[in-house]
Amino acid sequence: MSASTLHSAVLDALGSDIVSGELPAGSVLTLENLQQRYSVSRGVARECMRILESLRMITSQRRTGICISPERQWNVYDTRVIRWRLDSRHRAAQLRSLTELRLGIEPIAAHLATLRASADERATLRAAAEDMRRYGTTHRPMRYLAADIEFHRIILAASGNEMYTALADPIAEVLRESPTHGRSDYPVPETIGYHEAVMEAVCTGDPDAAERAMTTLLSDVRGALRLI
Amino acid sequence: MSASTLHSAVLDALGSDIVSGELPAGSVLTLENLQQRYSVSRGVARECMRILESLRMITSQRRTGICISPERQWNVYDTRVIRWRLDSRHRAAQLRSLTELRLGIEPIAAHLATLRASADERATLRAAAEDMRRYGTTHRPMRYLAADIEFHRIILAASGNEMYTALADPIAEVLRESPTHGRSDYPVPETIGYHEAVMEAVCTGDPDAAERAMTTLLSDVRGALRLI
DNA sequence: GGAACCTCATTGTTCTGATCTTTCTCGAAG
DNA sequence: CTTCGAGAAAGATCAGAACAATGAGGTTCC
Repeated sequence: MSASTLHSAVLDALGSDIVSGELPAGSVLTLENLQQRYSVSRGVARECMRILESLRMITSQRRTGICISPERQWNVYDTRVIRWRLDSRHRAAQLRSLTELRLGIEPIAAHLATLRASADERATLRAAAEDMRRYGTTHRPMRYLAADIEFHRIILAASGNEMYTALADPIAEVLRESPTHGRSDYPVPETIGYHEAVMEAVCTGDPDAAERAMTTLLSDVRGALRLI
Repeated sequence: MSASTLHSAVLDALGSDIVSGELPAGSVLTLENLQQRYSVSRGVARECMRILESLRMITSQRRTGICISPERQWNVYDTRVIRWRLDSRHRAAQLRSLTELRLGIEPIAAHLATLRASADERATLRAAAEDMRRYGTTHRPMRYLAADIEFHRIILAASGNEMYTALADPIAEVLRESPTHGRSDYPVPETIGYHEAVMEAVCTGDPDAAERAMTTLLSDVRGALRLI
């Protein structure tokens, strides 16, 4: 992990330990504890503690010390928490959570994007769809994936809702994951057409069609829900 | 505002100033600046700075100082950011964003809840729906609202997806807001039936029906999308 | 004249040691 | 057994110092 500063390295180590379960909920530490564990000064230990507290992963109390909070309280939308979970044995669970989030988010994002996308965003969306067809039919999976990620990022950004837009990075992570699960026929041929349908609806200005097309696009993901 | 500790008071003041636009994106501060502005020591100023950095509301660089980041980079899922926005002139925008989020989230949450709710959660959901009818028909709006909030909280919790569950608090905030917009016939009579339909589908175990019922329940909210 | 290089002031980063405040524990008094 | 007070533990805050990166501005060399 990157560590331009000392505190970010300690934070990363500590966060990973908590997420991995090495420091389970209910564990109690002290600042002095952290200082020795990572050989840092009180100030650095305190800054890490404060950040984890701000992520609601720990609570700090006088006389008691630093207590690891149960997972249910964590700020699971923070990029670091997501990153730590993706880098731990909870990777599959985190990807599942994000996938379920996509199911709800992306159709409405497409709807909103249809209402609010700028001309520039519509053009970029069309370009991304064209790239998907180009690289999908010529079997260049990495470029196809990049176009796919770009496509979904634009939809989310064009939704005009900052809470939708903020999900672009973790959703990109999910997309990056899917090809590795080894479908032999990646990309699935119909997928390209579905993306084009979404793009056409957004460009035409038919929000309900865009929403329906996005739902269709996600239907295979949806089909897996029951199996979990 | 609450301020059990000094740093939380400073953090709150600073966060509010940034969200309100009093410190616009691009503004540059220094640590010494913060120390004097709030009459606190270096350590406290640093802890606040670190937390705001962790919310991606500021960046800290040597020689440059502390720079306010553009809104698009903020961690808009953090409860403090949401709180600051709700307490600022962006209140309406924040409520709109959350409402749009509900449109996507809640139908799938209902779907998932149908698949995953515990017997206890189903019973509590039924109780909440019954409370809604009881207090809705006897015109006790505060109790009706409490039951409504409880209803949606259970659906989100029962989804078994921590990212859905984490949205319970802000969504409760949206629900608390709606009656104040002064519908004379609050609660809307049909609403109770829609909630019951969701509850029945969840208890019966029909995920698609639950999803459809929740979508219907949100249809009036959806209708307002075009108007924005 | 311009581009590469050097110097230095500025500002965050880290460390240290001390003091204050809260809060739990334990023992003594009633 | 209950109540209350003294003490200890741990975080909270402050102050001062040394360190390190980095950008601005001047200098030197084509």
